[in-house]
Amino acid sequence: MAKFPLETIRHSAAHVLAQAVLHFFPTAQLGIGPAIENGFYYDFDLETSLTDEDLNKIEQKMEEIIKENQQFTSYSTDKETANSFLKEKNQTYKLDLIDSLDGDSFTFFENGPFVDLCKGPHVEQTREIGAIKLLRVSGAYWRGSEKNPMLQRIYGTAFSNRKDLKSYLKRMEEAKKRDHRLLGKTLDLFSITEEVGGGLVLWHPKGALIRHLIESYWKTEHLNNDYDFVLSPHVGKADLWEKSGHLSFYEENMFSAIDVDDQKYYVKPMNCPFHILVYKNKPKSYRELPIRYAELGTVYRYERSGVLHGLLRVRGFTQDDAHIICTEEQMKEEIKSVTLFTINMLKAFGFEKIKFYLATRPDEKYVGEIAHWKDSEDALEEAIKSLGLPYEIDHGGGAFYGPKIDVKIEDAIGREWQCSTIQFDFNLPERFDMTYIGQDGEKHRPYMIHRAIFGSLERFFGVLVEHYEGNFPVWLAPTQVSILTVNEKVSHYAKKLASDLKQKGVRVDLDTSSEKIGYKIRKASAEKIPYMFIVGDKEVESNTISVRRHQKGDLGVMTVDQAFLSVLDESKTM
RNA sequence: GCCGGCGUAGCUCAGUUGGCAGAGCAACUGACUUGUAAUCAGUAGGUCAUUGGUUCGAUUCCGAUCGCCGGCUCCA
Repeated sequence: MAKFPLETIRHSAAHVLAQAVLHFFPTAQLGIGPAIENGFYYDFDLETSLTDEDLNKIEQKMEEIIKENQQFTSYSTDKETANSFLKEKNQTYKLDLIDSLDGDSFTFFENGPFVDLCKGPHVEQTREIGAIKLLRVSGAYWRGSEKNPMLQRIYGTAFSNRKDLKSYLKRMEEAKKRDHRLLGKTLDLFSITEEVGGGLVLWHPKGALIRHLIESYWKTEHLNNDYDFVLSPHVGKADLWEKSGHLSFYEENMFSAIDVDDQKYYVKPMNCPFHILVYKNKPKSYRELPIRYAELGTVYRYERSGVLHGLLRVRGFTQDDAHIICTEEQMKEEIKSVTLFTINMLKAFGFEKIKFYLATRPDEKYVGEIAHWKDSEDALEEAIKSLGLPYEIDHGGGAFYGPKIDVKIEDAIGREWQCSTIQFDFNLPERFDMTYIGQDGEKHRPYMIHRAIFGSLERFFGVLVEHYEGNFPVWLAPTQVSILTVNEKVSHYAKKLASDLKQKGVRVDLDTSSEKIGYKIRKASAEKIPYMFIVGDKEVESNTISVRRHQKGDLGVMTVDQAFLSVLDESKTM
């Protein structure tokens, strides 16, 4: 049992880092140095760029400081003393920091020759920091704003002992192997090439097949849950985007206009305006509500080049979009059922741990009436509560146009991803003057809920690849069974098996090449094919199959029926 | 977009005082007829990201551009 929480250890390590940096670069200006989720960082303003060698040197110096077992002590001063002390040290960023802090008492922590403005807490002696490792250096704006100068941020991690550090670094290595960009290449699922453009995905046959399976499942489930499909074009006139407000609030994220017959058209960054126009095409009665329009709508958004990241952040992607338009009375039930639907859908893909975050009305910029906000926030909260789901409230975290529930899923190695989102929209119904005729014969404004379960198919697919480490469950595997022959004499038997399996709807691959069985197994394993059916003379004679399951190994000899049943059983959704 | 790093064959990577460009895997051809994670031999494959400059000579040194990677900012 460690004496101090990791956070304290890491925060102390950040101080030691700053101390080591000042040792080599005495004129360095210090930014901030907090503990973060998996370690710590410290920002520095330096004249030269740090190299890997610098990092090594700094790390060694840190080790020395830790060994020296310096004592951490603290003292407080008033603002004036703090200011003059920092001025003397020429720490302009720290001065800026003090400037923005209230109160007149400032704590400094001191260890060895190093003093830093800091509210603590810290370990008592540097040796209690345990094991540290510097990971990388990168740029970071002072106070996170592009308008400020860019500092150099050194990231590191610290643990109370060497063993924990080692196992953390090992886990990082393991996580790297799951990287969907790497697996996308080795499993031949997709590519992104500069010849097309950054953030634009080419889906290869295997990836496209998996996506097809995801989409068909999605479509079936939506029909079962009383959604109506709509389809909308990829571009629309400027006036439409003017009316929706996208051109005033979202233009920097949109691709530039296209000129057609002297009219400006824009590629869609969202599907909502189209769905609203479907709704508005005819007057609606309260009897028709709720209306649920769903579309796998491909949108394009301009993203700054530096933020693109594999499938997780792209410029062209397909949202599994839906808009639920309902009356006030229907709102609660709709939220509840869409939440339940979302959970069931995510579970089908192996995501069992799901967290909900309710984001409420921002304090300042928002549209719509407070009463409506309150009602919808209540509806959201009640839905999560009534389903007995754990959730957190993000006060003021909603969009300007409505409150929302963000759903985060935890993958196989405990990382959280946000895909699903359920949001109210008070803005667009107003802008488009959406109405329905109520029982009283009067026009009423409906509630609109915008939701996506996968978020984007690209991102969801990327998360899925990492979650499964490319070992897709049988129902999603592009090839479900690979039939491997021991020698060429048994090709006929193997072919018969292949065509029988195909008949039953199994995606099967046949390897009758003149390679050794070991080579074929290695190849099928590398492709992460769930089932290997190995057949040789023995199997032909006894009308059996030697079954090998990916990641499990040899399952032994089975009758053909048994083997088929095993595959078919696992091929079912979920 | 900003800071830093990196761009050599389809893939993974060698290639330092600047002197004709290399390996393994994959592909193709042939031989081997194989029993649970790599049989052997051969063939083909590169404007060393692009583009300027320095030099007798540049994959190597310098600059610019493009792209990728790690972050910042932003986000489905």
